[in-house]
Amino acid sequence: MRDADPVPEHEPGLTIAQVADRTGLTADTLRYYERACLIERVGRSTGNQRRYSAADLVWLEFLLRLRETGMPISGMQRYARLRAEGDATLGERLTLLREHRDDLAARIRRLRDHEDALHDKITHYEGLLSTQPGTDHA
Amino acid sequence: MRDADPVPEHEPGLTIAQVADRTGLTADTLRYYERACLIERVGRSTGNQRRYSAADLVWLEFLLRLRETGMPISGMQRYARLRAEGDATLGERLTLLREHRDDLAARIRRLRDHEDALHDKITHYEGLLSTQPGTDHA
DNA sequence: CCTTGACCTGGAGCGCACTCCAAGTTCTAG
DNA sequence: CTAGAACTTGGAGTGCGCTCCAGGTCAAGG
Repeated sequence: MRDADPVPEHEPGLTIAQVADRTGLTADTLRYYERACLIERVGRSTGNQRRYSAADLVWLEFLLRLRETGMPISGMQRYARLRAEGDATLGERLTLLREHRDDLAARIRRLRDHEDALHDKITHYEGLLSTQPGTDHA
Repeated sequence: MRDADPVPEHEPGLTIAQVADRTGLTADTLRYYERACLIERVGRSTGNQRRYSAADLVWLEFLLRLRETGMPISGMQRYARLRAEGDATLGERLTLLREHRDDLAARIRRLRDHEDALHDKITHYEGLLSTQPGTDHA
């Protein structure tokens, strides 16, 4: 009686270079993320080389989303730890996610204000330039 | 016949601590910004202590806007250098500003996509939790 | 006079998120 | 079987943006 194998041998998975290609991360960063426990230990080939499963890829893409929205490594570590603990932590993860989304929404609002202010300044400069278009030495 | 003094003696200006208070930067960061040529050399009191003018404050606030919108120090240095060169560089500064604004707009769009995706994931989690609300050991 | 506290300078140190390296192993094409 | 590319590990190094520190100056209060 075997356990249900999530990554059966007939599905070898992707090498680290292939995953680097698909995610835009470097192989070094992928190894770093594994060391930092952002991803659980990735499966290995018989020769001890990493073989990433489709599930690994999905998780990596989620991590990248967290990263691009400004979550620090430590925050992703907390989330990853909860995830590793299973369904019992769904509520906690939901809380983290909501906090992060609210944070993000606030940041986006601030950025939009800044965008408007930059736009105004640009318009002001354009006005200056059309009146006195540079040191015109013609 | 005196030069038009931009910071006359009867307007002593703000101390570094006061500027730190108003901007949210630390005194150390304000000195660092001056060393990095993000701000031109600030006026000094007779005892060689910094006295910030109103114009310094306006410029600092603009720098903070650039910083909060993701411009690195090196980018702010480029902008500050052009500004120091005077009106002849208005066109160049305008170009930098437009590039930065466009960049920012693109980043905001990406963030909004991420926000939507997070929202969807949150909704999904909420569905899971309402069906099976945690390991209910009642 | 002396103390206290805010300020000055140049330079060292820090936390973050990678990024690179050396030395050794494994995979694959010919 | 062999060459060389790709991979492994632990650990050191990097760039950014501050942040802290030592040792000194200056102004005000008691």
